[in-house]
Amino acid sequence: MDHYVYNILISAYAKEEMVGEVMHIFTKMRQQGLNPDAVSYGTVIDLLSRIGRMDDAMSLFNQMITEGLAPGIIVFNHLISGFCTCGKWEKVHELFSEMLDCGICPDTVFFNTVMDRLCKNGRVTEAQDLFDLMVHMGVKPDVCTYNTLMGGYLFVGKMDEVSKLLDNMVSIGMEPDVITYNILIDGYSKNGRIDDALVVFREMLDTKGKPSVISFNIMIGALLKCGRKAEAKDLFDGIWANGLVPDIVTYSLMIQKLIEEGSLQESDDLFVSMEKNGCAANSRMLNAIVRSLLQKGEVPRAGTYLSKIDERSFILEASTASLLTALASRGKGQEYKELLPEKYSELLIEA
DNA sequence: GTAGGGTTAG
Repeated sequence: MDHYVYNILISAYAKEEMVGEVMHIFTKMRQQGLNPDAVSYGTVIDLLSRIGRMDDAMSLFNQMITEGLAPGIIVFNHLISGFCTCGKWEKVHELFSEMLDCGICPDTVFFNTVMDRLCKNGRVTEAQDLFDLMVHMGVKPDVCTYNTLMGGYLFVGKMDEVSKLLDNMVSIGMEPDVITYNILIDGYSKNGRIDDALVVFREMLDTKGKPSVISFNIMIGALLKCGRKAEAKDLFDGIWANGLVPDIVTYSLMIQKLIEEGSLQESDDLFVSMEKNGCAANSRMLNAIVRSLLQKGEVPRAGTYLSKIDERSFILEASTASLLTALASRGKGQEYKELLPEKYSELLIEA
């Protein structure tokens, strides 16, 4: 086995966030007399940064330098991304200086990464400053850059800036992509402009190339949220005609709505047809279903879905568990005990 | 021949 094979393995496990496996392979390659190369290090550092283990990521960074490997822009970007996500901005500045000292210039991905984290924290003004800086430095913004910045302006409701950026991007010959439209649809909806969102969505259907299932999910979710269920249902039914299939988010949205309005048989049927269509429920979805059912007081039905969480060895999320505990504190613990899987009876013991 | 950034559920 050579580096290539090990790196493919590491990256496959890293994608699934299987940290134990990744570290095992990383150690094993060394035992086989093959020292990890810059790509091996880069992949592991990316994984550790993504899951917030910045101390471990930094150890590996220092270790690779000790071993005479020079970290490139990609490794710096992974670390910077991790520190941005956990809000350690002083570390971001530190690494940025270190990067410059090493003679490495920030690239488009660097700017996009930092701008995105700023935007998600509502700091769009600083993101705009970085945008101006990157242009000044001659680093070319790409579609991602524009999408990120538009998302930032949408997040804080600065709609006129969004239109300006859209015009600007078109005027320099840059084509908005599916994600641009998805960001616009989502942003318009969340700013109470759902009919503008619908206009963009319909343009996508008619002229501007294909929506993705995510476009449908965003539009369906927005319509359901403001009580326009019939239109949402029409979109749901139209997914297949666009050569797409609903995914777990689509089904989650529709099923949750059915539970909310009390159409429990229909929601069960949709769940069954979802899994028959090869879309398996995940932990997040099952937890959400259980919570909705408990909130509607549908305890036996909640029990059915709780069993599925068990069977599949998923985790009962804290918010789900606390709803069960709330049943007990309302004095209903004893009454519901027989209706729920045995495993959960301790949550129903009255305090 | 391998590693990075932007969109949807809460």
